[in-house]
Amino acid sequence: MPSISQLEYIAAVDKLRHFGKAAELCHISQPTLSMQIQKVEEEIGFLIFDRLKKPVVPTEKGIRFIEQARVLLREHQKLMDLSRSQSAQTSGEFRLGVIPTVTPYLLPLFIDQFSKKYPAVHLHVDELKTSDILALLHEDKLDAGIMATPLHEPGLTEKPLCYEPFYFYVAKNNPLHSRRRIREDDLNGDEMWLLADGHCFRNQVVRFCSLRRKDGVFPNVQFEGGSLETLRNLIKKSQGYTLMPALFVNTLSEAERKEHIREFEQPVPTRELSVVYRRDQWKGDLLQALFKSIVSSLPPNMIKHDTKRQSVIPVG
Amino acid sequence: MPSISQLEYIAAVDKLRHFGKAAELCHISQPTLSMQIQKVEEEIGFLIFDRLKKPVVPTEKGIRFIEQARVLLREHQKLMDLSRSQSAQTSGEFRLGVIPTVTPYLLPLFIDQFSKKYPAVHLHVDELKTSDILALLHEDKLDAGIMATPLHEPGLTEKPLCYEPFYFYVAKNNPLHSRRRIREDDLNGDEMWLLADGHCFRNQVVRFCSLRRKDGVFPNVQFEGGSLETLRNLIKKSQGYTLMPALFVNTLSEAERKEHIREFEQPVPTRELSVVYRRDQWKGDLLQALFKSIVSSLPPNMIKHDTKRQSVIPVG
DNA sequence: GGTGTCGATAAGTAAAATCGATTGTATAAA
DNA sequence: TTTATACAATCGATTTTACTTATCGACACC
Repeated sequence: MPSISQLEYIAAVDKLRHFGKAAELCHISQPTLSMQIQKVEEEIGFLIFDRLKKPVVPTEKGIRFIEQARVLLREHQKLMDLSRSQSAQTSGEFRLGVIPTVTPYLLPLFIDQFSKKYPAVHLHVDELKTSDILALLHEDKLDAGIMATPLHEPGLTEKPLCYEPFYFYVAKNNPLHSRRRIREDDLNGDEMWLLADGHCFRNQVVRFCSLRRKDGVFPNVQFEGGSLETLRNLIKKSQGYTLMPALFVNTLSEAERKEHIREFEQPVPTRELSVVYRRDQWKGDLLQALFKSIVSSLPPNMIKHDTKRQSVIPVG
Repeated sequence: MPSISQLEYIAAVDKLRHFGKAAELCHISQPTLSMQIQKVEEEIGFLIFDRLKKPVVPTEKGIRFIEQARVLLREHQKLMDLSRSQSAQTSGEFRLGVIPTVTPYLLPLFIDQFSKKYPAVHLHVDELKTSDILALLHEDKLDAGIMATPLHEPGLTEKPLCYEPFYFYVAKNNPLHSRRRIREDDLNGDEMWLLADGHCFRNQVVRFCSLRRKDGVFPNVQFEGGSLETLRNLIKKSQGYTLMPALFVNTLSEAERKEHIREFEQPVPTRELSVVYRRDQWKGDLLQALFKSIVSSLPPNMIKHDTKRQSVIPVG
């Protein structure tokens, strides 16, 4: 049975009377278009186009076939229009809390397509620390939060969004700058920049390093930045290094990545990001729609967790 | 964009209000149906079914979606009905010559579906030797022939249908019976049964063996059968061996294959079968329709020619 | 607190569409 | 004739997608 796209290919050839140009119109290659049309012709048992004529013309039977194909394509278009207008009807207010090390890098990835797909939804995003999000969720002042997990918070459900590996961001004058890959025990707390207390990302970095050093205490730290941007600029202009999450690294230019970013050896330290919400708060389609929007906008390699190559750093 | 089959799955669930039963109706597994519907729901941005209700019911938006989906499916059905009636209109007389070692094994494979798909075509098949087919083609008393190729006959075009490997058919009491695979130089002309002169299959067998023996002459032969069936029964009841083409072997029971059939070592001797016709005789859709019917009814492994594993024996 | 029903998820496989490169073929020009 | 050229068909390889079996998890009913 001919598929929608095959019929579109046929309609395109009928319109342009040229296989190559029709292929271009359909954003496929000419061989693909040829083969798909041949397959239809095989199934239906007669030729739709007479290729000997220049330019190609539909056959007698082909004309009738194309006519009905056009009807079908119109109905298909109507179905898609209907779907778009229905999805636009999804409405309501949605209050979302996001932790500061995620907001600037995740939000731009999906707000655009989300606001187009669900124009009637009013999405209110707050940049908050994990502890604040949890409190507000319990008070029902937020519908959902995006944060590092697992938290095992009673009454709340976590739905994993993605697994975000950590990268190493290092100053040019640092000895580790010349290394291709970094190992956990290369790290020295005296040279490490950290976010201020209260950021879960700080805790994860500390935990990651102290675990390796076995003494459980993170030594003397020179400064504590308020955002990843601050750390980045500090290191660019002076010295030292820090850990950066993948979504941040994705926003850097190719040049800056070459200059400052190094990968960790396997297993790569990684954090789990989840949507967290009250169990009774699965607000109709809204949360689902949001969740799917976000997942589909993420870099594909971050969605699955590869236990062999990544080690998830606990939170808190 | 939702595909036709996805819409069928959705219509089925709407009809039966049950994913498992709907899957059965669509001849697919339940997980496949679930996943395909989820994919559509993701694309269109809202849920079509409320799975929490027992039994499942379409959502408010789902009802409208399904309504339009049904329209689309009806139009699709009309398109397929149209196609069937149009292909049934393909009409006319077609005279086809087929060589005797092919007719009994090829004809049953495609006449059934062909006569159903093209009820208005009158197909006249003649079993003839290669030389007769060629003569009649030139006289325009045949529209096409099926025979072993290549022939390089001036004025005629060959369109390869398939590549048919040869098998070894051997009596139980023969020493070669115990061998798993046969090599070309295992063959001994004194024990070989052959078709009577004039059959191109005989020529190919002779050529295959004499090529190996380098003297260019095929020695003393005891008997010459008129058909592959004759050779088969002679060998079953007495002794010796012969070569048999794959389409013949396909008709044998599993038991008889175990008992009498052996494969050749690579490269396996093979003949090319083609449809041959006068260049000016590409009679509208008819020859094409016939050609495609035959190809699609052949065992899939015979259609492609694998130069590494097969060696095509020349004709004549 | 089992137990059964039913849909979702996981992981692996098979089939299909697709692409870039090449080959054939019909027509026009030399 | 031969050569050029335009265009579709074919080839070989790759990626996507649909599909399968096996398993899980939520909910309802004893």
